[in-house]
Amino acid sequence: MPRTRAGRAPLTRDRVVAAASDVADAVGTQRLTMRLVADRLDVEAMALYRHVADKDDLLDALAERVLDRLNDAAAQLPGPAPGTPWTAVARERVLVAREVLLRHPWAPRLVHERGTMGPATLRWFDDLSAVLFTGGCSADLVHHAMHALGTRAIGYNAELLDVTPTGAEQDGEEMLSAMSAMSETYPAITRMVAEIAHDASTTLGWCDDQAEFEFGLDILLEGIERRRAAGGDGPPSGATGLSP
Amino acid sequence: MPRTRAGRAPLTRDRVVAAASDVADAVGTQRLTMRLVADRLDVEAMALYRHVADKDDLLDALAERVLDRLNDAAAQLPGPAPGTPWTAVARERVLVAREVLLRHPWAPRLVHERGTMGPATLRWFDDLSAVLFTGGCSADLVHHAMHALGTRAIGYNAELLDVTPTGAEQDGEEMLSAMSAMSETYPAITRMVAEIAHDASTTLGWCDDQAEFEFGLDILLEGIERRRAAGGDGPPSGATGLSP
DNA sequence: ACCTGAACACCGTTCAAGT
DNA sequence: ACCTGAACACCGTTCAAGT
Repeated sequence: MPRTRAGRAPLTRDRVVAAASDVADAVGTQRLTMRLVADRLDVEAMALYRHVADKDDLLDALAERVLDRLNDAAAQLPGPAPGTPWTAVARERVLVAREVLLRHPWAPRLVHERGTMGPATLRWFDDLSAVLFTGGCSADLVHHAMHALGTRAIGYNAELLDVTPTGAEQDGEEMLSAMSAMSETYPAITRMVAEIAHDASTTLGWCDDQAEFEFGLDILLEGIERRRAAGGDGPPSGATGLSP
Repeated sequence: MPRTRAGRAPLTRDRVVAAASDVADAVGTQRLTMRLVADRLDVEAMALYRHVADKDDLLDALAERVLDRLNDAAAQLPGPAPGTPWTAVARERVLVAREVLLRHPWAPRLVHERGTMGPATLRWFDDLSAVLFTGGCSADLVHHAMHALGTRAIGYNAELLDVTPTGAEQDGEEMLSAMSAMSETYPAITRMVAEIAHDASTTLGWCDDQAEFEFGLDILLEGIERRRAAGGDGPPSGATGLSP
């Protein structure tokens, strides 16, 4: 590992982002300062600008770094026993994501604020989409579910899947090769997009925010009413006093 | 209306908060600056500190102001036709709240960031709780529903109902009179708290975040699976291709 | 009583200069 | 090539001073 004359390891983008994560752990994302990040690296603030464009870029990178950790955690999950319903598999993935996010109290807010759609985020959504496809969900249903679960699981709120890879031109050739690269890396997302685009009659625009919101809301109301009718309460599956 | 020598209306906390709302509309909450708010009032920044403690206080007040607008909008809703199921009434309330919130693009994030539990927020939750009680939901179910719907409707994420009114002492007398005042102003919330406290056997701590999260998650998964089994998609109630 | 001017300790970011 | 010093245009906030 090369060293500068002063004996410090050389700065890299990764070390800068890691230092930012440490600073956020210590003082929160709100009070994170370029100067504080630099201090942790024994460097002047201006040195950071060689590795990140500006503070926004650094925070985006920090959000992606958190999503990387989610993917690491998901990868270490044991494969589900054969015959496990897809809902149980999806449930575990979301709960693991939440567990990792809560290790950094600042993480949910950061991911929510910056709706970045970087490789780590795409990976997470692709894996979860695959679970639903395997469970027999249609492309449309997977799409709606990603909105509803994505919001709940990782606080993700941006337009899902404005996924034209950065740098890809709009002219045909490049578009095609970009899409075929996408389909190898993110097969479930690609399938979802392709099937919905193919069957455009049921889609009222790509990611209609209002429709997605109502989808999630209606499911919640339906589930609450079902529990009321059953006379129960909720999580503790208690046998409480019936409703007045 | 009294005027200063310079002919301007005198500053009030309300005018300061209103100006902050205008500034936020123009440049967003992120770029809102004490100096910008002051400019809009033709005043120096330091004059604001006579009416708000600091910037944090101003942003809290701004969040409460938005919740006031939600309550105004809810108050103007026509009463539901007799026989309307509670789910439809609740649905409309949540959708109206969202509509108002979206009029100020910065509003959802602000309300989410500052989980204030001021009078306006309490009023909104009390009204929605009343709808569920009227629909026959148990206190426990109302509580869980407030968490699930509150998050979805207004991005509310703080501990619901750390509601000991500010300034109330812990000694018995004052506590009692504070609670009876609460019960007049917020009858549904008071009922919810009282019934849950009374029947403590089913409650595992007041506002167990993890349990509330799983409550909402399970309802979503259940609803998605139900739609898969029905072979449908979601919002457009379309008759698309069945799942693969 | 209410507002202002000047000042303080901080920001993010730039650019020429050092090594 | 990589980092630093000095500087710029901003912040939030204070406090004594004005009217």
